[in-house]
Amino acid sequence: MIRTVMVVEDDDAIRMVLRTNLEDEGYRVLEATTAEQGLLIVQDERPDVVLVDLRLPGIHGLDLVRSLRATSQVPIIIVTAQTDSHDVVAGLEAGADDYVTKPFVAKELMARIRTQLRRSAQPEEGGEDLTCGPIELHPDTAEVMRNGEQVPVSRIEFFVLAELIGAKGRVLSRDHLLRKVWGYGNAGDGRVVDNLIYRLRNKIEDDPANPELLLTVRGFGYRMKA
Amino acid sequence: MIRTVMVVEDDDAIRMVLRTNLEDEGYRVLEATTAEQGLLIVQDERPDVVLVDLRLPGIHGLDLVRSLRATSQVPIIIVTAQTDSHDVVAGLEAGADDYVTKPFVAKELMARIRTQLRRSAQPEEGGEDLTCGPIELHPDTAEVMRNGEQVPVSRIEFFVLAELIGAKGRVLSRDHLLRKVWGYGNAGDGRVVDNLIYRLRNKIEDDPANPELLLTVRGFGYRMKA
DNA sequence: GGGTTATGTCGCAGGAGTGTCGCAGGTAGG
DNA sequence: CCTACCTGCGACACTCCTGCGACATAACCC
Repeated sequence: MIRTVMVVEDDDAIRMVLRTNLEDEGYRVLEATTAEQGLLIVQDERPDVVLVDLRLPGIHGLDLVRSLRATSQVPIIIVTAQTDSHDVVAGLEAGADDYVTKPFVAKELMARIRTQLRRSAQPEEGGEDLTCGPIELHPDTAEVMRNGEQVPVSRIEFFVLAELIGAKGRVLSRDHLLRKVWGYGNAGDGRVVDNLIYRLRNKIEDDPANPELLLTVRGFGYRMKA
Repeated sequence: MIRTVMVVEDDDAIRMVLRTNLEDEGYRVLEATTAEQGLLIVQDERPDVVLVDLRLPGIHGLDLVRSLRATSQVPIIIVTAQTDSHDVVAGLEAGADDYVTKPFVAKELMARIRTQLRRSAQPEEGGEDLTCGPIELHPDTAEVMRNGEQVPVSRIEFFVLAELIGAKGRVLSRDHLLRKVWGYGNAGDGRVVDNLIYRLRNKIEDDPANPELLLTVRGFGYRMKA
């Protein structure tokens, strides 16, 4: 079943990134740049999830949340700049179900959307098996195990690893990872990925200089051992 | 995967802007200034999307749309001045998939292109069998196998091989390979291709001096054994 | 056979792609 | 306020790729 996600966000760049990521995940995407427009479209289209930016021109996102909640059970996720964090509490009280702060990790947002969808509907095909050789990922606890022992990894490291393992051995380009995990269009600097891979290897490989799990495919990107 | 966008537009300035934007997005770009030229190139190169200006010298863009649609499923996006807006309806009826009006916002156009690509991306040519005798290509992992053993090939070598095997035994000219793989217009010298073929043969042939898989067709180019 | 063109062969030098590591600003948590 | 960690960035080293040129060889034409 195709799920629909509504994005209410006035920043073109961010909306674009969200759209791309959401469509990559197989969602239908609706967009609005103002609260008024958003409200209309929600009533008209009945999306399965709504993402709301708090900083909107005109009516504040907070009021949009209230209006939505007054008429609908649709799950609402607030997307907000850190500086608005004091509004988040108000947002949740107004009826939002979750929130993420900008700059957000795209993968994480996708996960939260899935969570909301799961809660509001019948069981999706859920937690796939994120395992690769001695490495084991637990999405619920954000923990990485290696031969049964816990390996401390950071947030971004976790999502990169999840993306790679989820790809089941396929090569993922730096650009792909940037968009999927960091949420960049393609901006900035590709070496960020290399660096992160280097750090990941130091944590999960026996001999990081001769990786056996997290492999380089020169000219293409990285992939996990099949 | 590198996608190819064809631009049929006679205005040099606009074409330049489009090319720059498209290349920034990672697309390979083909250009034509007339409908006739466009039709030929489309048939030869099989781009993934075609942008068509309605106001073309000679044959009208509308006719180009019809001709294209008659022979191909390629997504067509009409790029048109506002004053042509009455033609847009005709364009869509003629088989175009979308349109943007000049002056357009480059970002929007890019988004529309992505949408079209996504929609046409279903047949997933990655699934197609890239095999030729003992040689086997795995697009997922960017690996080449020979009799089940992995052969290390570079990025360009991989794409050339993929192009040749995809051609299923048909001859491909040096020029064709240059444009398809290297992305050159037609520039410079074909010996680059010869060199690459030589190197490929050393990797995949039993006796590189007497090739049995990657054959020379003197005066035309190269082809794989059927 | 001789001349001419097309292709094969191979080494080289510059450059692109990647690994490695330290630094500094930022963030979270105490 | 302090500390530890995360994270992006830049610098350097190193490997491998790749375009090029030069010559050798093979195919073609007369």
